[in-house]
Amino acid sequence: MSRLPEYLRALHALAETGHETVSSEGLASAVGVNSAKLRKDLSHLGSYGTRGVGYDVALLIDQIESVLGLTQCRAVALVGVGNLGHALAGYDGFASRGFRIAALLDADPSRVGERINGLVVRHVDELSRVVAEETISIGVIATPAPAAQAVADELVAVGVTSILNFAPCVLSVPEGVDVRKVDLAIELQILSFHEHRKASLTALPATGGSALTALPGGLATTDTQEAIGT
Amino acid sequence: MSRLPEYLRALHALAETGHETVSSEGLASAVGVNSAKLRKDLSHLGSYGTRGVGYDVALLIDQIESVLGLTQCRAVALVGVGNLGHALAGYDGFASRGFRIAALLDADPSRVGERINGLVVRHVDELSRVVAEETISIGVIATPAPAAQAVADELVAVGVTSILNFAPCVLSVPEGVDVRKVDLAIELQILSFHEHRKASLTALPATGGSALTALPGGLATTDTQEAIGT
DNA sequence: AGGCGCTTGTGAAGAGGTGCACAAATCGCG
DNA sequence: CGCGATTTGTGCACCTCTTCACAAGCGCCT
Repeated sequence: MSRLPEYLRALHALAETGHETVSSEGLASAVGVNSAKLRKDLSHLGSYGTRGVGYDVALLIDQIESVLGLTQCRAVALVGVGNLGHALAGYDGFASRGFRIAALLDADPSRVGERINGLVVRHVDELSRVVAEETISIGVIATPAPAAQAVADELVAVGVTSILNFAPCVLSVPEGVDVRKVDLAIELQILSFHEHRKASLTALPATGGSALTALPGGLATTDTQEAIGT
Repeated sequence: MSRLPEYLRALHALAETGHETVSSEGLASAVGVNSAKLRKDLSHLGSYGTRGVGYDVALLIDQIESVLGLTQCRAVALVGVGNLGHALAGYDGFASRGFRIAALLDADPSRVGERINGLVVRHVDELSRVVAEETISIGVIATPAPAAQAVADELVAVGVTSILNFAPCVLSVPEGVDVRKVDLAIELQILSFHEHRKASLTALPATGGSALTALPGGLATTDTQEAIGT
């Protein structure tokens, strides 16, 4: 599930503060989910906690990392060293969680040769050579939208089967290739919607505003974290 | 729904290429969803297409933007001008979609005064003054994880009710405040999991590898776009 | 050794999203 | 004016995810 990485992060935090075991309740509240859901998730792993005690933190970390395939450090290739790509190249959150940026690529010749974080930007045409040098398991696309599909095609052509796409567009890829997308503007638009909904509700508490804002329970927007603790 | 922004993006692309109307089928394939789902989504808006013809692109854009509250340009305050914050400040995808970065804030005095994209970085203590100057509707947190909760508390204190959190941690906020989070490392970890699963399946097609990889249909990871077209 | 409290693992019920298939409605053409 | 082609809107069945509630198991204390 997509929640496993969140559990993992919380577990690492617990391990650093010296906890040896966690109850499902404790871990669940740290992540912000229902404890039953967490237990069910963990039971799918086949991982065993001990009843009456809880889960062994270190053991659980190993189990989850094993399932996520994080036992080995994965090399990622980053294509597009513009504004966003530059930030990603320098983001230390990757290295600290088992990912190594192995190559920086860009189509712009004026960017080729630039040095970022000890890595030299190479031309995107060298992609196949880069993949030959290192075992690239994930490709990250941080190009403008018009270039994204072509880059994706090239990545697929050289054997990359997992792509993280930051370009605001839909990618067409053959079966067997996984694509996840992150669109920063979409996140803002969803917040804007909530903002708009809240404004309507407070302004027109009786009528409820438009049809949408009056829907029972509002609209479900996945991944929205709402009202945890105080 | 969280799909509305994606529809909106596709619609803008269609409008630019001169289309005046779209069928649900056409728009659905452009976004990569089922046409029935799209029709149901749009029907929730109360927005009417005309049977036998399709949807009026311009009208639909207006409808969706109205629902999302994008009729007015929303001002966002960005806290944390590190690697990621720097990129976000320079990201032009915000302005082009109705968001204006109205303020840059950071706790590091050495960063205060820096000029990014025509905006001067101010100290985070000035937050209340910034909010007084402009109507900030969304706060973006791009600080390191340890500082995120404090920043969130301050944002809430000055009246911000929508927060986009890039820090890898769970935020506690009072009811009525919406938080969305984007964790770049989590996205990579999910891809890593798929990579790992695919590797196990090809290596051990008979046994199916671990218990997890043998689950029927694999594990559901929301937002994963898989095998669209060729 | 036995009982008690605590926690896991899981069956079952509930809720929500998804997709199919079809009726209703609209346009264009003869 | 009427008919057929086309497309929306939606009832229905299915399926997954979520949540509750409880039995089973483990450790500790007496």
